[in-house]
Amino acid sequence: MIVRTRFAPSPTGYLHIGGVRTALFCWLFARKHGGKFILRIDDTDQQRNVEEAIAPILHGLRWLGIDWDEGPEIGGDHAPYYQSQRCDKYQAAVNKLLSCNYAYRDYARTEEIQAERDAAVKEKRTFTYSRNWMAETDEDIKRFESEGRQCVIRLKMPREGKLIIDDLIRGKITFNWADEQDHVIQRADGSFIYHLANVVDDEDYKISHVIRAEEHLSNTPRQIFIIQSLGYNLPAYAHLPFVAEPGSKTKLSKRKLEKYLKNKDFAKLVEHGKSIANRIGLKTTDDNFNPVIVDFYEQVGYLPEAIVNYIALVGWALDDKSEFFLMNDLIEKFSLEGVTKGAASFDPQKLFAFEEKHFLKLTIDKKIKLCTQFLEKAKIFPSAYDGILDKVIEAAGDRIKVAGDILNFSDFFVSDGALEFDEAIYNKRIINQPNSKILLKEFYDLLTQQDQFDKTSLENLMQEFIESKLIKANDIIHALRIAITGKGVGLGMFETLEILGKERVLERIKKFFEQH
RNA sequence: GGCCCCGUCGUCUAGUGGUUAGGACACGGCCCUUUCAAGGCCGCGGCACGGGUUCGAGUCCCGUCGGGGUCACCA
Repeated sequence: MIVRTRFAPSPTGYLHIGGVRTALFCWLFARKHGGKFILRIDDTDQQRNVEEAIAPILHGLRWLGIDWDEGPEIGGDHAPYYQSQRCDKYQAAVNKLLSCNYAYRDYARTEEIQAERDAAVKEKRTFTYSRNWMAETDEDIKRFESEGRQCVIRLKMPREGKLIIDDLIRGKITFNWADEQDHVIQRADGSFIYHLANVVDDEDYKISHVIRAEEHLSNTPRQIFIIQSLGYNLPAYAHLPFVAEPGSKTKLSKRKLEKYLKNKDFAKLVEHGKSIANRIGLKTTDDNFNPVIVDFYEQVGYLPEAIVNYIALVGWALDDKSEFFLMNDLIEKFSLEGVTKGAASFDPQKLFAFEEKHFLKLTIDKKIKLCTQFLEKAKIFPSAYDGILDKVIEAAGDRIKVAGDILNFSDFFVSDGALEFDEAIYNKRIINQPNSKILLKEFYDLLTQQDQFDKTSLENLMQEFIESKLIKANDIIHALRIAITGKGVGLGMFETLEILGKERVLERIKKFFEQH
């Protein structure tokens, strides 16, 4: 069998983290089995600009390295890949269903159906439509229409027997046909409902494995009914557990940002992102800046491979020890057997840990490239300070976990009189340490005479200084750090001095004394 | 409420009848230390509950409880 999987987002304007997880699993399964991965746009009820709304979705998938063999922008043998352009096929399917008596015209008014539904709820039983307004003959149609009624097309579902779905992840699942409803497949305005379109497309595209989130499990029976009625091939099903909220089992949702912000770890992720966003002049609204949306990560400089690695592990595991995976490892190792059944909650801390690991593995050239992009977005141009960016990155080591973190070290790339000083730390280390300025001045004098400006020589110089003054390194280093970086935290002191170089260090200390 | 799914440390998970229940993230402590990171070492912490089956159950069966999904002329 040729494996063909598909991911079918609706044009919402953003790529949900749970959505990519589904896309990734579909993609991995196809790649692993040498099959095809198809992207289809579920825009049966198009009320907005579809192209505009799918752009972020396509972009996000590409950013993560999830490419499609057929679909929007690239076409394919089964084009078009937009449901809105396939109505003739859906109409043909509906006609066939109607002619075989697997579907019927229904003239019930919304209130009439609702009344029956309410009654069922009240009696605590499964709702079953009376079919009182089902039109089976031309006379029925004439009669209902003379009453000013409009019709929808409903499935004529079986009312007895069982359906057993063999799910690749969950095993056998039994449904009673009697619990199913006569679902609408074509609306009064002639447009088609997802379930019908979905089944027709899957058949047309020759989808072999329907891999989708668990929320679709309960509407699988009606889809199978359509498949069987139309004589289509039954695809294999695999219902994935969904990605849940941090610390909960409820489905993760874009709209609950405010709630998630109460989670300390989630809030931290957002805060960290915002600090980067602010420095690159990115406006952060809840709509565009939300860790539930994949775009968030690209904006602040996360690595796509880290995101992929993390989400692959939300609901899938290879064994009891492997956790670090690159895309190619995943293709090789992925299997539906490794997919777990229970909902897996989104863990911001673990995601961040993967980012850290992946960033650390990057070559210096790659880091330079990524960090440069963020400096430039912040209107900082490292090229003005020739050759120090690589030294800063090297010295920063694990301190840079996300490309945007380079902005924590932007003080290396501003002119020597333009440092911003952290007031709190200034008060703590300078104002409250009266001796610090005197010591700093003395050390400054020593530096002016220091020719060897490498970190080892400087460390020796410092050592001699503190021994001669009978002080501790603490007594001078903090003041020195503030004078030359404006901050209380940063790289190793002597590395900082070496990278800045004698001229800039002296200039900065001089300016510091002038300004303070 | 009906139907369906799920239930191992806080979180992600390994586990397919015999394990001192393993790992990762997080957390706590110690070491290192000029700040912040990182690193090293140690530690905390779990089979939802109750019945069976079995010599033996996290693992199989039943029930209970808990969580979730779904019940649209949304996808």
